[in-house]
Amino acid sequence: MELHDDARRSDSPPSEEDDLRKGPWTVEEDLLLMNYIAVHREGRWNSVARCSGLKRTGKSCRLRWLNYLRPDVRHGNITPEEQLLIFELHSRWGNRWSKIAQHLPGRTDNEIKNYWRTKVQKHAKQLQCDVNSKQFKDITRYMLMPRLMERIRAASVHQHERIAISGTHELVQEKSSAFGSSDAESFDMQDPSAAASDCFAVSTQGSDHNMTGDWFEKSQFSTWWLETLPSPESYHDVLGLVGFDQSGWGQSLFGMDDDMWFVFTTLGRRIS
DNA sequence: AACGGCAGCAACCGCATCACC
DNA sequence: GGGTGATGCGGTTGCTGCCGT
Repeated sequence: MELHDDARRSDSPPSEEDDLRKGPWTVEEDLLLMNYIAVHREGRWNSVARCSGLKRTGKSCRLRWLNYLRPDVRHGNITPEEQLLIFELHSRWGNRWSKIAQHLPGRTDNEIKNYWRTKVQKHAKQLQCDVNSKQFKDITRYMLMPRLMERIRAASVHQHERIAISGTHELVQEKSSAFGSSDAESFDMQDPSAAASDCFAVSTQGSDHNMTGDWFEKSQFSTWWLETLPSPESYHDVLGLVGFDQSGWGQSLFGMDDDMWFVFTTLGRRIS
C-alpha cells in the first residue's frame, strides 16, 4: 500500500529512504523475504532488508517475519488452554506481552496483545470495570479461570472417550455435540476438544511443548492451579455474592463462551 | 445497493536496552 | 565511558471486512 506516497512526494530528488514501502505486505514481498531467510537465515535485519531487495526497513522485515512468516507461528483462535495461561501470566506480569508469549508456543506477543485488547478489555468494559481492577481480576480468577479449567478437563475426558469408542484419527473430523452448537465467535470453540488438540498437536516446531488436554492434565501448572483455587463454595464469599445460587453453575450455563461472559457481566452488575 | 459503525488485526512508531567499537 | 547502530518491546494507528440500517 502506498499510504504515504503523497506525503513523501516532494521536489527533492528521491532518496533511498523515499523509496521505502509501508503498509501491508504483498505476496511477492513475503516470498522475497522467505526465500532470502531460507538461504541466508536470519541475520542483521537491516542487511536482510537491503540485500533481499525489499524496499522495507529492517524493522519492518523483522516484524513481518516474527509475527507472520516464521514457520512455527500459529494463527487462529486462542484455545481455552491458551486463554487460561494468558489470564494467569497477565495477572503475574501485566502487559509483558513478549514474556507471556514465550509461554505460548507459536503465539506472538502481538497476537496476545491484540487478543487482550480486543476480547478481554472489551468484556471488562461490559462489566463496567477496569481490566486491571481488583474486581475484574477476582472475576477472572475465581469464575472465568475455573470454568476454563473445567472446560479443558471436560474436553480431555471427552477426547479420551471418543478415542476409546471409535479408534483413531478419523475422529478429528467429527463434530461433537457434547458441548452444543456455538456461534460464539469470540472463542470459536465449536468443539473444544478437537480445537484444543488440533491446535496444540499441529503447533510448535522448535518447541518441546505439546499442549494437549493431556499436557494440561499432567502439567504442574494444572496441579498448582488447583491448589491455589478456593473451593467453589467460597466463590460467593470472595465476590460478595451472598445467596448466589451455585446450582446454576453448570455446563448448561456455559455451553458457549459468550454465555460465560454474559453471566459474568450480569454478575458484575450485581456486584457493583 | 449504499452507507455508516464497529471489531479485529497487521503494521507502524517511539522509546528502552543491548552490543559493539 | 561515550557514541552509534541494531534489536526488542509495548502502545497506537489505520486498513479491511462484516453487519445492521
